[in-house]
Amino acid sequence: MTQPTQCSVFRISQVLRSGEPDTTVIIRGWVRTKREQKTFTFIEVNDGSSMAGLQVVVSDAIVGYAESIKRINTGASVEIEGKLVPSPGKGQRLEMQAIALTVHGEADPETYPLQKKRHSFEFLRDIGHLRSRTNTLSAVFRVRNACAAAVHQFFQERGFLWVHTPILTASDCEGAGEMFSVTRFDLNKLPIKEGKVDFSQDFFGKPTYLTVSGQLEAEIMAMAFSDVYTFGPTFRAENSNTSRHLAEFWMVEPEMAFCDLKGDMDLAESFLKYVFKHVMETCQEDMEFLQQRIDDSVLDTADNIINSEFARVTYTEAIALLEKSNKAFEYPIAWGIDMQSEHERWLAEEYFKKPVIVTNYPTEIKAFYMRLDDGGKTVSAMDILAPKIGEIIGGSQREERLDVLESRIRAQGLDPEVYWWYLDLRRYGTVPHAGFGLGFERLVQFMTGMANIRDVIPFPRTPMNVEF
RNA sequence: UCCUCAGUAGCUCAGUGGUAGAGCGGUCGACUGUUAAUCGACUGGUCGCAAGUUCGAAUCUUGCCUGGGGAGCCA
Repeated sequence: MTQPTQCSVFRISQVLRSGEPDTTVIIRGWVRTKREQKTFTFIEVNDGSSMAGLQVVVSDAIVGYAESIKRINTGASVEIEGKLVPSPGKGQRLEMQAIALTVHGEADPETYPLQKKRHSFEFLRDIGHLRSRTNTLSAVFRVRNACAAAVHQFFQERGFLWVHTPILTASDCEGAGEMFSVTRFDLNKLPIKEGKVDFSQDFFGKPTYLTVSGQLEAEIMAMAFSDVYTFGPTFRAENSNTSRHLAEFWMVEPEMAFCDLKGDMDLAESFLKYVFKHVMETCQEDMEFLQQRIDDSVLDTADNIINSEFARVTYTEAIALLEKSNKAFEYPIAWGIDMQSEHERWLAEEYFKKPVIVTNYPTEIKAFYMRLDDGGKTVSAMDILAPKIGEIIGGSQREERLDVLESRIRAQGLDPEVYWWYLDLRRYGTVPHAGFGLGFERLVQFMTGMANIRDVIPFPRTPMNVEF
């Protein structure tokens, strides 16, 4: 505690960690439980700074006791000045003896939806404005915060430049998915010209969308700053109804000039190790709670990521392993297929039992910008497959040769004109370069063991859901 | 978008053609350095919506809506 002799405001995590008996402090937060006794009342106050709350003992000797206690119920907001004392009860080192108590806002127990017991995540999604006050969601969001901090720390330590790629875009980046349109048109009065919507009258003069990836712009910046990364929201208008998809999600996309596929894989692996390590160091209490209440493999998973080397196989080797597995897959195995969830899960969960990096995929099933391998049958792509959640990272060495890139754009039925600036990067000072994309929510999901991706982002956007 | 399961009290669920139930919550009381406190009483319903079958529907049929799980698409 920095100011033990002065009465001042502290976060509850500070009080619990380093509070000293006989000091007087002020805490502020929301009441989790109230237990009335004959001549005093226990209340547990949580301010979001930690899993544990502070137990406050309110004696009936304090001014306005009866009225205050009546107004204090689960969910009420309070500010309490009190003296820290060693706790005679079990479960906490310190507790607070209240001296003065202010109730900022009541929470009518007849209508407040959060009870002291466990709720289903489905129900909590219906009260998205209140669910962050629960143990599990607050633990998840603290872990999410730690992950975000670790992302920046990892790249900043390595001299990467954080680039803010645009959210509004006119390019559709390899057709990575259905895009949300952005317009200033009144949709009930669309200007029509020759039977089609006349986008020349719209804000940007052409069809515009929410970005699905910052990769192409990241490549632009990598051609000036060598190592860059993006970390921001991306959007997919896919009608995906799964526990692993969101319409709005955050992506981390590093892009490195003078880098090949091996460098890309090495960076991705050390990146994941770094983030897991950081979370284990800074959110120990939250991770232990998640281990206990959500998924009892969370700590093993983290240990596994941090301490073991990821498996690495080529696509061709992976297909051979699947063929030899003698497992009855729903989708048949053959060289050239786009691996299905069941195949990826078998590799990561049953065969390797840890993350596995699969490289050099068939050219036909990958995007045009991935670098063609010698022979042309495969490209220098890599996916990292994690147990339970599948693909967590997808990356590649980019095609830096102008002629090859142009022919690949044409081969996929795309118009090179549209990519004029992307091609210019190969005309002027092209270099081998590589990068990857990571779905941030999937990382948090993997880390926390949460079954549904909607519960690792504060305000999930999914088909038919934009409340809150 | 497809397959599948579900929707009944504030929450979690039981009820499968004949008077709408339990636990938890909430309220009141008792008891108690408690910590998902405990004990007792009380409280609580448009059975997702609409139509149909039937003497009678929470229950059977059809359509729609919403949610879960799986698949596809992908990160």
